[in-house]
Amino acid sequence: MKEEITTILKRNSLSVTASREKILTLFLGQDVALSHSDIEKKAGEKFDRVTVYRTLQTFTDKGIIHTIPTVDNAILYALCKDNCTQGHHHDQHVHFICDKCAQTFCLDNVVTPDVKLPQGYTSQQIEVVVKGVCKACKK
Amino acid sequence: MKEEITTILKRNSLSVTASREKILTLFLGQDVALSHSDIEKKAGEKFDRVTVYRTLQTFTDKGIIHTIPTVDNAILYALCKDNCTQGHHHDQHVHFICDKCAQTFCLDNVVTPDVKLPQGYTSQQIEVVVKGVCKACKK
DNA sequence: AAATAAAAGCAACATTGTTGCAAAATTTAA
DNA sequence: TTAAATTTTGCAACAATGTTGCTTTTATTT
Repeated sequence: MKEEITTILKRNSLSVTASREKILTLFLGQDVALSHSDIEKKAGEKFDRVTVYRTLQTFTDKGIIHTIPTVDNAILYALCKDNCTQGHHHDQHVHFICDKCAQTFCLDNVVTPDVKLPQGYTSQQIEVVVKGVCKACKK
Repeated sequence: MKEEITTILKRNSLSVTASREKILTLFLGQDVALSHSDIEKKAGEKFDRVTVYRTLQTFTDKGIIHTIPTVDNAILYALCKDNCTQGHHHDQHVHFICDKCAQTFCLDNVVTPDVKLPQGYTSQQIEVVVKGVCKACKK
């Protein structure tokens, strides 16, 4: 994993630092979207709050992670599995929030549906967030 | 309009107060979604910040307005045009964010599309936010 | 190994959101 | 219509979240 992380950072012309390694590890270790405070709790004891903010910003700018909007005003972050490039995300997948476990997942295999807009509107990007019960909680 | 506002408040068993009237007026006066800070700027000189928070919360609880998630961590609020009831929103429309004028609209006539989820996932609610260029800005 | 460049940490601050409580306004009931 | 009851407001204090400038530390380049 250590190598994978180095590769990702190098590919994006980022220097390899302890905080970046740690935060990337968190994302690679599971498939749930994380909030800033999640990350701060899991990595923040070793790193300054500001560093976490700046790292997440950098990763987002580079297209390593993407943000997911939520109704409760907490941005979530998740790995970009598609090959996003700097300044140009093209994640076209649906996000899923489980009402039971409160976790958010990227459904990488579910492509965002097309939406027919009224005359005069042009669509650039479509964000779909589905709420419900996830696979693990349904059982 | 004053009567309309009173009707809305009474129907939801809310007392008719100056701040509620003012904030409802803002929503009824146009069709763009508003952020907390928009509202604070437009109504906040007369009312305390806390009152604005509490009023928006009350309106949301009662189903008078609904929230729209955004990627930049600012909840937007917009009137429920469907007949939402307390504790049970059923807005099924698409939201549209214009990249040029940065305004957010409810496309009341565009129903959220169905999304086919993987085995094991149950859908409860689908939120669709489309980004692009709006009617007014396209010209 | 030294010079250069980049990132981290710190402090201070700005914004945003929350809570308890007393004062004021609204509604209810006499 | 007025008094009592209820609800809402405003204030203060606080907590959480996010931002900026600058110095020190760390990583990269030569």
